[in-house]
Amino acid sequence: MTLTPLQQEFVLHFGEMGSRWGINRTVGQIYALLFISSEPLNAEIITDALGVSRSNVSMGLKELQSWNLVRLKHLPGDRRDYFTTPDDLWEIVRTLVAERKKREIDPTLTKLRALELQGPAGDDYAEARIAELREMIEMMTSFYAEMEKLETERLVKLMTLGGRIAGLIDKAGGIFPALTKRN
Amino acid sequence: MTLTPLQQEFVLHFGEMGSRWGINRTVGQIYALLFISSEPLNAEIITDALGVSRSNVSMGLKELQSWNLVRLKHLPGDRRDYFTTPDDLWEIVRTLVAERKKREIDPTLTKLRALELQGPAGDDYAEARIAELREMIEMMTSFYAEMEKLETERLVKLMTLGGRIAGLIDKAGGIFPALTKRN
DNA sequence: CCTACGTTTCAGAAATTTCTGAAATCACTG
DNA sequence: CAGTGATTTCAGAAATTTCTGAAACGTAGG
Repeated sequence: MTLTPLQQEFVLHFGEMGSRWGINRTVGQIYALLFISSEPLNAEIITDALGVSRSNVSMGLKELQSWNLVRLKHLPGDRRDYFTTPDDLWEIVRTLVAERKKREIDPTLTKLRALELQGPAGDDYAEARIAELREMIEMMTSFYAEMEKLETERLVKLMTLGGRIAGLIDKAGGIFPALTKRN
Repeated sequence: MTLTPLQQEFVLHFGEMGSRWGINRTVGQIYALLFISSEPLNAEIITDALGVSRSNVSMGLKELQSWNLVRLKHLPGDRRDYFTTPDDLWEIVRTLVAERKKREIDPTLTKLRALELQGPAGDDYAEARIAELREMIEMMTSFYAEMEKLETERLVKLMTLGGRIAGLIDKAGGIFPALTKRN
């Protein structure tokens, strides 16, 4: 398969961004290719569209599967594996956020809790700082859990509220007293 | 400087996580060390606390500065540079999110816009997908811009609303009709 | 239970990133 | 404006990650 210039550029961009996103170039390219392809693709097609080795594609697909970012499909009368990305972008974003949280946040939260359990270590500042960090992460993860539960429609509505968000928060019956100052 | 076991573990953990967070081990360790130190530290102290080369510390500090994650301080009568992390965790999180957005999202948004400007490329599906992706990123970044404006108190209040969030969204005068279904 | 087709594994090669020590640069002080 | 102490730069070394080709593995059909 030969890529159109548009596909080519898109795929190469995702490859370059890969390193910033914590995946390697090939994985980024494979994902990009699947993302802009209307039909499911098999490893063979991907290999020759990207010009990388077959085994590299195999490993890349495996990694994408471990991220839950691709869906495996089977075409009738063809025993090769075909892959796609979900049609729904929101689903993709949800998955991405969930996986990043799992890899980048959860291990640290676990670690912080373990450090606290080890008990006083005679370093009040460090202990306080660790406790504070853990509390912040807990607050953010429980907020994330709430957002995660929201239906896409509500999420969209929240995201498009614009400047009305502040007022809305204030209106919510409050644990906290009225706010008037900025930042 | 010798680290206490608690500091030691904390620092090593951040070093290991570094690769998942898009920074290298030394940068992670330097940051962790500054984070749990009550007093500002200079490069010399960091070097010997971490057991890495002086130049590595210099580069790490430079990188942390490029991320706006550390503050430079000068002690009277001492011309060495001392570094700290902000006391306010919220400030740290804000910086982190802003920088990651800048590095991980903005370049892609720019790229997607450029691809669209290149005009029809005879690949309707890819074009539609790219447009859709750009729109989603735009929605999320403008939402982010709103959140960014919120004072910390309001942010905390929002994050601690728990299950009341959905109701609150619904109460906001609505572009969208009533929601009853789940996800 | 072969055969043909497809996928995965894996050891080494290639590429990239990180780290170091030495030299260069900078800037304050006397 | 020389001397000293601090910091940065940079080329090569070391470590790590990515990629490849060959071999192993799995499985459906004959």
